[in-house]
Amino acid sequence: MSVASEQAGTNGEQPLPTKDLILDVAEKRFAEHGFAGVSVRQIAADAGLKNQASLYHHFRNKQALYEAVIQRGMEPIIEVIARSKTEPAGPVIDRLIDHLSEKPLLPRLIWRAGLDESEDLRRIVASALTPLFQLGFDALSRSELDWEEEDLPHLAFGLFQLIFGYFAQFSLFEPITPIPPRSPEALERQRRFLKRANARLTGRRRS
Amino acid sequence: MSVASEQAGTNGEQPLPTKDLILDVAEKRFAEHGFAGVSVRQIAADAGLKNQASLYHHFRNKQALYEAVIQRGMEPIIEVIARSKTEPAGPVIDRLIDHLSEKPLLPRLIWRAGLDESEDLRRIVASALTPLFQLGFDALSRSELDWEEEDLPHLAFGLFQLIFGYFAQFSLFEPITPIPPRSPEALERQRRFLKRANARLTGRRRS
Amino acid sequence: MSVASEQAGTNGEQPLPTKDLILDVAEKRFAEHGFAGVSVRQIAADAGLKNQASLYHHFRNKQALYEAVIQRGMEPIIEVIARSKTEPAGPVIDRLIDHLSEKPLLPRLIWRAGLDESEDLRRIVASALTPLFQLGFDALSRSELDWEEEDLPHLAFGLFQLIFGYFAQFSLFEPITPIPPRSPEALERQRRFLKRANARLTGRRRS
Amino acid sequence: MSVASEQAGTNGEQPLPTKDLILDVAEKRFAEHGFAGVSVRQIAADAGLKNQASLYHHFRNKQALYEAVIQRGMEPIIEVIARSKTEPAGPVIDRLIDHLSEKPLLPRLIWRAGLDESEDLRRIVASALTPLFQLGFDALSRSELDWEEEDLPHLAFGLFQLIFGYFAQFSLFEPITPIPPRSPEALERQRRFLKRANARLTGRRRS
DNA sequence: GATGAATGAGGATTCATTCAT
DNA sequence: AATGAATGAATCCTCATTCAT
Repeated sequence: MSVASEQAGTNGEQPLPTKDLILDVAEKRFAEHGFAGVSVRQIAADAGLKNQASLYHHFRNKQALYEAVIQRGMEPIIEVIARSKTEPAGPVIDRLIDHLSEKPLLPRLIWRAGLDESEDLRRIVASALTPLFQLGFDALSRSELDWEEEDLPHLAFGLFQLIFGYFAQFSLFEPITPIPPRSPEALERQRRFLKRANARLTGRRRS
Repeated sequence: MSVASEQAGTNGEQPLPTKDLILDVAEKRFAEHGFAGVSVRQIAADAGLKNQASLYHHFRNKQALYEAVIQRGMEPIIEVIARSKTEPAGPVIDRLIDHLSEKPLLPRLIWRAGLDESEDLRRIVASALTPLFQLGFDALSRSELDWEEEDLPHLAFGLFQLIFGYFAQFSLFEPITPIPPRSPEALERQRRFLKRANARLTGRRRS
Repeated sequence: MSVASEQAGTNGEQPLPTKDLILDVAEKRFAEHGFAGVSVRQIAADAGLKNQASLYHHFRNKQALYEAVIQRGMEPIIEVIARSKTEPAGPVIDRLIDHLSEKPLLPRLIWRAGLDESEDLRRIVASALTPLFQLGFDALSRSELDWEEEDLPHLAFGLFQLIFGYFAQFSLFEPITPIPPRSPEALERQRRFLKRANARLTGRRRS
Repeated sequence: MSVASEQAGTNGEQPLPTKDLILDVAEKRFAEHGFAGVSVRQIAADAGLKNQASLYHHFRNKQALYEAVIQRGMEPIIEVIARSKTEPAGPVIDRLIDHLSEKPLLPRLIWRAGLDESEDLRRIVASALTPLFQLGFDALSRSELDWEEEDLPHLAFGLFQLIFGYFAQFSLFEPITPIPPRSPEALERQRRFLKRANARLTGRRRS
């Protein structure tokens, strides 16, 4: 069943504008199968369009659609972080986890884009990620760490890997955990783990 | 230029058997562009085959080739870890980094496969990764950590993310580091970072 | 030369819709060479399409096209028989021969499909033929024959073989007849033969 | 399982020479799916050959194999008829039915070949069928029929259709008969039907 | 007699995209 | 804003056949 009809059923509100509908289903597909693994036909069908041509009314081409998906996905993340300029890491991580576990497609999208050799696509993600790293940097710099200056990028990138990696690749986690990695309980554990890991990695060591 | 001719030129040794040649170029392509992003035609051409049909003499189909690539790639990694059963983490990490920086395609292959929704592909990777996690588990269990039992899978998976993530996604790292992430110097920094991170994450805390 | 241009040339009427055009040329090809013996490319070219892809706009795949061809071909035959519910056999045979000699592709199509081991294809033909046999049955049952009840299916099938077989396999007939089996004269003889054969097979015997 | 191993298992006798083995499996495949519907690879595999190339040691090419299959298949039929030069039709029909129901692939092979557009293939069958028709002719001519001279080819061809058609296309017969068309019982009925039909078609009419 | 390897041609089908309506 | 039709290029894969071993 197409997402279009599905959505029409679930809520009585006016249906999403076609463009957003397309973005939604495209986000899902791209996150699952990557840019090359999804066909425009598939997306159009999922969006309830009877014809692929209709999609081109909203997006110049497949790549433009992909870019739009990523752009739209990155925004709230950046916002989450931006809102927590001066906060300590704990609550920020909490909020990030909240967001990522509600929008589980996003980390995979970013992960994939980071792997893509295509200059263009990578650039989009990179530019979207830069502010995120900047915020991380600032936070790390404010706290007096006993890491050397030159280690900070590695540390920031490592934290990024830890936080996003779980959500992006939980399928690899599945075989080694007793409980489903996306269950509320597992998420709670991961949340706790991340906080402790963060504390250990960024914390001041004993004098 | 095809890899075949390239290799024939560079070393005077007898050329690789066709099958290995195909595996080599396939590994490269799959790591770069993912399963869906590579065409059999492309791989065959890279391998110096005049025709795609020849490839099918060695591999039943594209997926079988992909599986073979991953299987072959995972083996040395598992070996690296297996050889260091009772060693402390430091040297193992060192050796892993050595291997990963020499075979930079591998982490990306694994990363990609972990993202794939395709049951089959993911299963392959998962089964290849399980022994790796097992080894990590054993190591973590031997050392008396002040993590709780239930945190151990998350910790093991986190370390995996930290170690492999850098190599898999260094392109995302590029915009935030002053030196190229694959330069020897950057690798040295990452090596040092990982050791310290490992020490902090798995080390005993002060009483 | 493509049928498309051919037709455009011969009559000034508006050209057939593409779909029907495809059906026409496919009917011809399938009848001549069988399902496996015809390529979609060939059919598309014959239909004047510049590309095979266009064909897939009208038919889901090769088999769907084949099914459509058979379905379309069976209809008039069934109609011919249906219209002659209560008539004696003679005129019906006449009309059948008229139709079959005007549409000589059809018997071969049916013949071929009856030979195919492919479950699907055979089912299509079988289901299309059933009403035809039913009509034959009814006719045979009405006349008081001195065949036993259990012989009737064999008799009906035999008549079917006699009538359709000539048109389907006249090429086998060629070496043993002095005149070309599709010449009007030969058709006339076959018509006469069939009527007499029918009379002898279904007729009441002398007391 | 390949026919090769199968046969090795069933009887302790020395296995068929490869060439005959190939002919056997080819006969089966060609009868089922026609010339175009069978691949050399398939036949080679069925014959237990590990490689298609081996087949070319025995037959110049696919068509030569097909011709050999048909030639080999026609021989015993012609023999059956030849042995009964002066006999009445009844026993001959019996013997034909016996042969055809033991070798059910043959009628289908012939039926298919009769449909083939390929000049070469059809010629083979036609030339193999000619003596059969000749025998039929002779028989018909000996008996004083009240058919006209010019009807005789049509009559002979009709009898051919009746006899072979049942075996070639029993799958079309399936939906309209209460018992499986290849069951001994159905064969018995068909045998009886054919004899009666033959009697009626070729018998002298009332004076 | 048999086989592993290779290959050019072609198999069906899907790709992203365009255009007229 | 949407759609039916069309299309060139590409997809994976199989075809029959050959050759050296």
